[in-house]
Amino acid sequence: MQRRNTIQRQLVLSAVRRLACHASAEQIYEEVLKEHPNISKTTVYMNLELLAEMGEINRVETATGPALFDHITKKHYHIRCKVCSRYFDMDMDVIEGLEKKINDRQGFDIEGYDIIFSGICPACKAAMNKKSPKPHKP
Amino acid sequence: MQRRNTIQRQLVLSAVRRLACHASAEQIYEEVLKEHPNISKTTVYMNLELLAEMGEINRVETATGPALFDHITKKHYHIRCKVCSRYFDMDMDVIEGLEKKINDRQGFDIEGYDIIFSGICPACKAAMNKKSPKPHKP
DNA sequence: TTCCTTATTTGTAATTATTACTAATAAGGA
DNA sequence: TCCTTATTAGTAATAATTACAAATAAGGAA
Repeated sequence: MQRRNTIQRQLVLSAVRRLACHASAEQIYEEVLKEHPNISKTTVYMNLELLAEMGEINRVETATGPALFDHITKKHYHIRCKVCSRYFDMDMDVIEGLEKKINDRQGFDIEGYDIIFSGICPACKAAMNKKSPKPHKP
Repeated sequence: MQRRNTIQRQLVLSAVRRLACHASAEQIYEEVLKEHPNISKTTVYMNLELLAEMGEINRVETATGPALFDHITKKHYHIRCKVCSRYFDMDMDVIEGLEKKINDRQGFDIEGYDIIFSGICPACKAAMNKKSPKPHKP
């Protein structure tokens, strides 16, 4: 299936790069709207999907809340704050040779993996220490 | 907050154990219905949440589709099939000392992590090799 | 350049999964 | 037995995404 270079796809890609964070489809949609006021939300979803598949952007696997998209395509891990539910990049080297630890004898074709840490972010920790738990909300 | 031992909570727990698989709240609800025909879906959701928090069951972090619940509470990893979207247990030893690899200087309190592999399951692979892609659907 | 195929877009409706809310119920201690 | 309040049931609302169909437009062919 040939791929066409549409203005919408370009705008979605540059919005993800401009936001330079873990952005949801909704946020990216809002961002693109500024330049292209009648883009459809469906188009944004569709292009995020395609761009991730093409390797132009990175989809962050989120267990709760909306899927997040990331301009950094270099492999890295994430941590989710249990209090505010935000996702952060993890400061950690990529584990080399993880696939060698797999004993699988069932015959899976393994293509990749993600590691998601969970914990409490510095901001929420500080808020909790003040004994007035006011976690930072997204 | 004191915890009460309700029949509904017992039934949800035993349903998760009986199903002995990665079951969704919906599936667990259906299972409990057989014994307790007027349990509310809200109750099932609420108890799955509580039981996971209590460590009686395990919540599998899923990026797509419904949350899944697992009777196995021993730490283990999962793999998601990109074709049929099902989750499987990964045959692999738990990585020791993963937290030592973390360089974090921002001050996260890290409580745990999950690894989710992605790939193609044996059933889908076989279906694709027959040149008639009929992936097993959940 | 014009035409043609079909990938893509739009906009709306539907769906899926979960949570919010409230009144009724019942667990378990006093 | 009574009382407090955790829990339940049932319904409505929400959030995130997908399905669908008709209109549009990218880019290769003529």
